[in-house]
Amino acid sequence: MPPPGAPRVRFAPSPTGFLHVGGARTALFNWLYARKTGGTFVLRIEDTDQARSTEAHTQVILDGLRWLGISWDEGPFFQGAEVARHQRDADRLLAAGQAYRCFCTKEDLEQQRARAPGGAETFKYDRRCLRLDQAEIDRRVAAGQPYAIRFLMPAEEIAWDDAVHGVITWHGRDLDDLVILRSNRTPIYNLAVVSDDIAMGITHVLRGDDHISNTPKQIALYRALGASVPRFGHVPMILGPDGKKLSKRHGATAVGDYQHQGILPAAMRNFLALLGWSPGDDREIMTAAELIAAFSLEAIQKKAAVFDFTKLEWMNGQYLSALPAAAIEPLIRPALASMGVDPGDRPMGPIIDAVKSRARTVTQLAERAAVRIDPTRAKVEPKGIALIEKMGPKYRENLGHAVTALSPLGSTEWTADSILAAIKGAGERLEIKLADLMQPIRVALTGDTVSEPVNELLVAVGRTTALTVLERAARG
RNA sequence: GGCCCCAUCGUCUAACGGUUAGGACAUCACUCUUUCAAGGUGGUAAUACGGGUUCGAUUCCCGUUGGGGUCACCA
Repeated sequence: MPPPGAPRVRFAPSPTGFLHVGGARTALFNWLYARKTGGTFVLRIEDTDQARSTEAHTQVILDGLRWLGISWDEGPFFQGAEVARHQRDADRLLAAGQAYRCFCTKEDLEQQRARAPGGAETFKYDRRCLRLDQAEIDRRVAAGQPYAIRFLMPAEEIAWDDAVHGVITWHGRDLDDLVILRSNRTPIYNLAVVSDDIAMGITHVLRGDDHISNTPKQIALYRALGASVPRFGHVPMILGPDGKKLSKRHGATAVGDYQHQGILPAAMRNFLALLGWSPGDDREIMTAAELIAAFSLEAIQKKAAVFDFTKLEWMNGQYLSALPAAAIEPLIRPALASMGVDPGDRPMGPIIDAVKSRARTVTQLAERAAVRIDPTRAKVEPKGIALIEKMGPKYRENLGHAVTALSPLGSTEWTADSILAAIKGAGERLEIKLADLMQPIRVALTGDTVSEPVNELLVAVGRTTALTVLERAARG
């Protein structure tokens, strides 16, 4: 049981089909705050837009949160289930004179907007329906003319002490009389959110910066509804490398994308936590418990942050290297299977240990393990091609020397030590630089110029396979 | 355009009036390996600009510039 007076926070995504990294970070901050304060984290799905919302879309979001280890205490609740309350709240405001019937149709409004003197962007509803006399309103209602319910925005100052920005001040006169209930009696977002947050007893609303302009409208609604206003905190946006709001055209924006690219959930969570927040010291790699202990709203950055995928990969590599081979094996098994590589009963431990410190993603690690199991699937990387071109005929020639030096080793002598000795011996005898002997083997076996030490690579691949592949490569 | 928000290395950030402006990613060099990486060590690199306030401004105030968000019977 949370202590009395503990915060109640919520994450309220709309089910659009994927969990955006920005949304994931917002969820993470809410979760960290709830865990830090002993508060409650509520999950609510904003499915008011029935056309776009599906069960499957909701599932994707839940899966994404679970994957990141973000657990919720209540919910998921569905906004769509609460339209009766939304209507009641709208009707209450109407009865109290804090809202009014608007008979303008969508088409009317479009025309009014088009004729706005300063252009459509400056359009503000002119309250023509507010000026209708009661008899006229009664007549239209009696005639069954449809109407929306429009909130009467008070011309007063609306300010709040934002948890990340400090005091932000707006004026009601700059705000439009927003529609809160459509003519088909379904609620509009700003009403639904306020109504739900009141009903759920939400004390802190932590959400993206892009909601700042909704906040004064919502505060006005809280006041009209006679409810206490929660604490608001607006976390900065996440930008793409070009400084624009992160979107599809920047590549991967959904947490599912990163999952499929072989990012570990702990690394993703750690990285996201450090985007727009910092513990105040030099720590970077932090466990969930450490993040919770260090978290505070005050330390959230005001400035938008660029999503740096390279740093995410680096961080993922750190987590990968720290993981024992036994923990990595189940992660790469499915990837190997989908590549059609069957390790049989070969122990995977040594292969994983050989490649894990050099890999940055699970996918990369799986590919490199696969090549060690079956060298024929190695595809030559650009760096490998460069090396082959640079060495010219020497490439195959030296591979030939390597085969000659290695062939005499029997299967019991196929160890890292004796392989190294054999290659070194050949190098000295033929007066070839060791690197010129080693790198071709590396490229022939893996297609890449990066691997564990070559002698260990040869052991990992195994005598028979290694010699077969090398001979073939030497012949061209 | 109106309203609002923001401004420290290329990127993520630390410094809550006094620091040689710190760390991390990336980058460069060196170093280990008679092999590639990883690792280790070191280097390059920032307070947008202009005014104030102050003995002293990255830090407080104002302006300029630049960037961003938002202006629906979408969420």
